[in-house]
Amino acid sequence: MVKNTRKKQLHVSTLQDVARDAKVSTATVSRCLNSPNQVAEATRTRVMEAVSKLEYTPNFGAKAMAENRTFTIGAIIPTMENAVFARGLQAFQDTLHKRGYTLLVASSSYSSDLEQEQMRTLISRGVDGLLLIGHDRHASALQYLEKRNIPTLVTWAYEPAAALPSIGFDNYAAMQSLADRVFQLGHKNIGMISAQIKSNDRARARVLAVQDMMTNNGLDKAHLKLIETEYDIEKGAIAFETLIKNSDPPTMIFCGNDVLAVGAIRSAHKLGLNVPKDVSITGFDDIELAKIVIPELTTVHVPHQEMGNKAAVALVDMVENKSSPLLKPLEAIVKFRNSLAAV
Amino acid sequence: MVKNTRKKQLHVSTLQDVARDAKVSTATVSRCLNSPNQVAEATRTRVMEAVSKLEYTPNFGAKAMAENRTFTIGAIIPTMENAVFARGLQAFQDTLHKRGYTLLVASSSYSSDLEQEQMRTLISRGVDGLLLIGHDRHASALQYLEKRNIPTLVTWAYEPAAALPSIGFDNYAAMQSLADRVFQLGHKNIGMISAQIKSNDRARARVLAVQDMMTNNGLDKAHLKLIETEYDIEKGAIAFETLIKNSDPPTMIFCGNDVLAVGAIRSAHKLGLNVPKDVSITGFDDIELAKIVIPELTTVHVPHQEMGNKAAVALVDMVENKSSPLLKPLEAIVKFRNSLAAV
DNA sequence: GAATTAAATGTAAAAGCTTACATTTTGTTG
DNA sequence: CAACAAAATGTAAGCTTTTACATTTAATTC
Repeated sequence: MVKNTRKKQLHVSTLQDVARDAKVSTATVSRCLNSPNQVAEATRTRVMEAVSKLEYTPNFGAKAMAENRTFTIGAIIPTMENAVFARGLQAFQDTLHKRGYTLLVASSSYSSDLEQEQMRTLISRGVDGLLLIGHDRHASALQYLEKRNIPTLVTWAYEPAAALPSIGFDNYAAMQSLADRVFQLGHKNIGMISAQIKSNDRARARVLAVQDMMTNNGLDKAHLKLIETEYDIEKGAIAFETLIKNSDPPTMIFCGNDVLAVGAIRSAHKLGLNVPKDVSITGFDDIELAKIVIPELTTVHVPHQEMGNKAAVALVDMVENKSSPLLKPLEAIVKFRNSLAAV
Repeated sequence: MVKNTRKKQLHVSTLQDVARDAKVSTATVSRCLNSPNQVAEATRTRVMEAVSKLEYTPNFGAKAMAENRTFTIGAIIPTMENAVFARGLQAFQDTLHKRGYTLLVASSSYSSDLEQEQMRTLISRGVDGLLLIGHDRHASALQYLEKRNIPTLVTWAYEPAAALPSIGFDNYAAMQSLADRVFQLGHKNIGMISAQIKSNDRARARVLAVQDMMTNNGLDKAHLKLIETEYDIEKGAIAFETLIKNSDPPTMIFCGNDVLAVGAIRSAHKLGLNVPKDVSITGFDDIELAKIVIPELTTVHVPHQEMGNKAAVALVDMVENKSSPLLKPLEAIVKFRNSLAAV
């Protein structure tokens, strides 16, 4: 006979142990735990006593195998360095926890390749559902999700026509309403500091909204002075300096996010420029920084918390009911503060 | 014969399938995947072809059960709303990923009870190791960890005598060196805005350092004007206002973290007070805000990234080698900027 | 080329849970 | 109280891997 000699370091009690202690079968114990109303009161209390006496906790692997699910949800976000993602994730996790799910976190560093690798990792870790940011990814990634049949929800973007359902706001529309206002204020010479546009549909939509505003108002979008840079205050400052030292400096600079905008404002300060008198600056996200900086930043408020909560609800629903969520964009409203003024 | 009629929605291939396709036993396939050098070149390529042809991915639950481990690490942090935790967690996750582990995240909202519940959840999810913040928790929680034999590491604090090993900095010592400097600058009438002290050893250590500084310098620590409040800019502002409207307002206010400090500075601004001329303010953490606010904030720099990375390395080591990490505190250095001046 | 050793592969138990179906117990009704 | 239904419990298969040990195949030595 083949004998398995692997030694357990310490004994963790199993269903068997509980069953033996309570003098019932393992099936009854299992039922006590998973559908308690199917078992008689007296038996149930006896079993539950044994459970707590033996400090029984179901073995995760066994349960996962038997049920073919893990009550685990994966999320792949660009980075938690970005406060707005971190907070959205916090809300997502909170709601998940209320629904009895745990959160597996991975980060993509804004790279679709890394994202795809992380997708595989999380899926092989048995997640029941997956949360992704934005719609930008290889077709192969979508195919993979399709094949593995993993419920997947996109957030931080809203595009009803996309392959995956999304719970988020319309980056283009939000930036558009800000841009329209900027044009009304008379700005014609415009700069923009954006996050890297490659494999980042949110950043791209924001830039596009500005370009379209220009085109629609008879400006040549080729004249948009655009700089792409990394998510970092210092990088925003550097980009601002480059833009403003141009022979024909812009009177207004859109920033793709608040962190870049704050860098720009700080740089303006250092160069002795007054915001918004000498140059207007706007951001996107409405993180806490936006209200701290002087002047307070005109920016687009991203409903990260609402988004995180709703995403959790929707994704759990997809997992449990195999339903697709109803798609309705969240509102991302422009917060007009003091960093934007007429030209 | 009992027949299991549960229907699989879609067929995901198993070891069996691969074995059949490659005309070998399941054992050989398993070896190909887990210890490839034990199998002959020719067989291996044949098997690997079958693996990719069938898009085989090992079943997580089965693997977890057979190996009795999950390559998953759990982390329970107070909240990702706090940027400094989010960033530490990002670094932790990055390093974990490099080591082949995935991160399961839960949050405690600064409550030991919730933390304990989350501990149970994560452990029942089969984590191989656990990361916690700070040393403050019920003895029962420690017993539970002990009994389940889960390698656990504490971060964000450093206390070699504590029950659990920790990788972090000495909150008391860091605040002490700031406090000493404050005394040198002649401040005798001192206020402090702290995070809630209950079940938060970090906050407590920071307050204690200030109190001890007072005692050591002949001041009555009972005269420390202390307010506890929540982690929020606005709460910091309110606390500041309360302190400064005292009949005998402090000349200097310690804040337990940068967010509170920024609120205080903003409040000072609104009340027409000059920082640091009218009142000095200091923070703790050194988040980006600290350098943005005017005046720039004197604060303690917390090495969140280093801490996250080192914690990951140490915890993986604990899991894999059952070793206890060598304990050496990380440096948390005071950054003297412009919000602190002589009385 | 027989004997011996080493390498490659196969066999089947074991991990701990859920659940379909079978069996027993309890409760209800005429 | 027999007959039947409903409720409670039990039995054991099945989920997918890993791996100890057994067996077969290949390589080496004299």
